[in-house]
Amino acid sequence: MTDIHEPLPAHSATPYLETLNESQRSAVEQLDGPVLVLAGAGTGKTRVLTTRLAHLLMLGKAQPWEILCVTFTNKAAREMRERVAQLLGYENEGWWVGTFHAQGARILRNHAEAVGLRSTFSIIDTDDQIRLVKQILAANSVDEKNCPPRMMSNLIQRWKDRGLPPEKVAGTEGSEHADGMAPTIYAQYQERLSTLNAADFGDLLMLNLTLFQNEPEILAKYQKKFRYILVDEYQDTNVSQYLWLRLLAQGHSNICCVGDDDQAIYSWRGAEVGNILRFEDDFPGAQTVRLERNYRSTPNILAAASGLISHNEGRLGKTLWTDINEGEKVRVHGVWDGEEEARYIGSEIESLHSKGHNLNEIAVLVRVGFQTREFEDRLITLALPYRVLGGMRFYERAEIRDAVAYLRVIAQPDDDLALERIINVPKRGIGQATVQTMHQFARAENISLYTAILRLLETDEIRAATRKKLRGLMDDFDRWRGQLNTMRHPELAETVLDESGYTAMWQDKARSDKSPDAVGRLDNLKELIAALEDFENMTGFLEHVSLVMDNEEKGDDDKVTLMTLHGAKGLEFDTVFLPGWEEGLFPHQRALDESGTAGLEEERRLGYVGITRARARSTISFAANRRIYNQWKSAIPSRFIDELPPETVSVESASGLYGSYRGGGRHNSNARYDRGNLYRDKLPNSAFQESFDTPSQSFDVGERVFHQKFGYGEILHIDGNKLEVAFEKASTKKVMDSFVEKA
DNA sequence: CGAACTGCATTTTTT
DNA sequence: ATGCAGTTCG
Repeated sequence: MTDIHEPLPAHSATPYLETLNESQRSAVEQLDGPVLVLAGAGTGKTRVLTTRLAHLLMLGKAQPWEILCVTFTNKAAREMRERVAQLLGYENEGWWVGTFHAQGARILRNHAEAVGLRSTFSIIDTDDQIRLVKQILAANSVDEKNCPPRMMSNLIQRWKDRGLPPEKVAGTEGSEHADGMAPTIYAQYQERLSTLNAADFGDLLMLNLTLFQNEPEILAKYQKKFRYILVDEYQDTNVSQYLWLRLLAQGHSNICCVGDDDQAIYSWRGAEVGNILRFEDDFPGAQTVRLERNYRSTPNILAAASGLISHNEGRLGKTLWTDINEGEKVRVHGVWDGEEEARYIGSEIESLHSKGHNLNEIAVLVRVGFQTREFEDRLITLALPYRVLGGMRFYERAEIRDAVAYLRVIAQPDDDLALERIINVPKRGIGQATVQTMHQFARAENISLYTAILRLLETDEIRAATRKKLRGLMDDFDRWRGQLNTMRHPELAETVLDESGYTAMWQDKARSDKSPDAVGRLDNLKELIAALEDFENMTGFLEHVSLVMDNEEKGDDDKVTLMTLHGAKGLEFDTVFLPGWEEGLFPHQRALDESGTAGLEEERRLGYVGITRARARSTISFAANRRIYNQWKSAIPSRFIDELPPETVSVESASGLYGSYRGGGRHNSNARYDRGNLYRDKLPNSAFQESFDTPSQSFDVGERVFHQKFGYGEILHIDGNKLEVAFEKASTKKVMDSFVEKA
């Protein structure tokens, strides 16, 4: 027990409460019953959450293992642990602070049998999921053109996000895919996972729901156990996570959710803003605490962001304020094209740098990943160091995935997906045909691939040469598996990579020729071996790579940060540049096309997130012309620029650009979202004014149109701004009206 | 089995 | 344009 940490009397032991403001303090001290903390950007959300957790422990309201604290990212979980440890003055092992998925996995490992798994189940990632779905589609002779594996996998994931197992999806949205086979595919996918003793990310939560439903006494145990529940970023929860929390909270009803409806930017991956909007209905007797005092930004930045977000409907509503003194206005800067924009931002950064500003305190936040390229080019020219955040993560690299696959097959022989990944990597003469045979056999006998191979080796189904290679590989695996208990796991990993020829494969590529990245890949493998040292054993390590996919960057060198707006949530910088505020790019056309007003509002929240990242300076820019996929398009400024309160911004445009731009008031409704084409084909250097506020083209059924790519065709059907066109030289396709013109 | 070719898509990202 | 993936040929 924690006798040595016997809580001190509250009045003398809670100095951390003294430094909180009134609302923060009430959020921390309302320990019992459901509490929703609406925490605006920069209002000390994390501080409240960590202090509350420390406070619970300090008052002795609960033991560490009686508090469930969930976050979305490992980074947030780590930060939480560290900060609580700092407040308390000691670390806690074995408490329940972690991601939804990690907690789900933890519970599931204890009760795996109840949902058709063994406790050693492996956790597969998106890549494995897609490959599995692909196999199942093939087995059902579903045309991949008609139903891409990626899309089916996504659909399944969406169902899981909503807590829907296969038997409940009939008739729901999406079940008509694959000629109505989608629910069948999903069911088979789940069966297959069970056979493989594997779970995907969605299962980690959904199977918890199944578990709780089927075994009420297990649910009751956890309901009793978790006296207090704390949830971070509640606006990002999906239905499955919501249901999970609601079940667990039914025990003590002490659930505290922290979030900000204005920062909900993940609906596209299943998050339901509705969860936070409905909190008071879902948890009767809920108290709501608003954190509105902002400690981060200047009044102009706050007012600009607030003005923007006020155009959204269905908000819970908050009014951020600060007592920081007036600072600079938010700058809105118009330029001729993307290149000029990069030059402008580059020189601004250069000037700040020369005035002694730290590059770590400067960020360029873009809407889509490829936008960073222009800025990279420019910063290289200016010799300003930068880092691009949110690229490919360590674990996603092919060589890391391969290496991990070897380890997975050793620790978990029935992990078919891992085995399949590396069975012919490096090339060892086991081709597609052989794999096909093994698959068929495994499927027919309902056994794993590994077992199937062992059985096939006893027959002469596979031709002798291949059989020999295969035998060799299986013997290797047997041997390595034997060494699991005799050899330290980092050494074993090294042995495996060497003896399998995997290391040699990259060494060859490094030596021979055109694989300039081979050396880097070898380094990555070394890093992987080194990372193994941090874990007790192989199993622990494998759990880590499945769940904790960090992209840790040593932040000690002074660099400008380039990243997407999504990636910037939760971060802050002195100076923030927000380029590309043009209709079609931001708000992104696709968000508008696919989700209409809801999509527009989410884009607007993204803008809100972007502006509020800045402490002192925020600069929005837009270009009149932009090259997209090597085609010049003219653009008009984002409607979001018009929505910024004029008194909070200072507009500076290159001479004559957008001469009619008045900084606000041009339009003020959401009605423009479906206007269609926002980037118009155009030659470089042609006058851009002509496309300014050009009314959208209207088409009629039967009309002849021209499309850049498909040529001439006739309109068959019109659905909003989506046209169904029978092309003369291509098949009938659905296209956006913005991509065709009257012929 | 591997190399060349062709066609196609190209928002956002965590676990 | 470009890159990637899937397919087809040698």
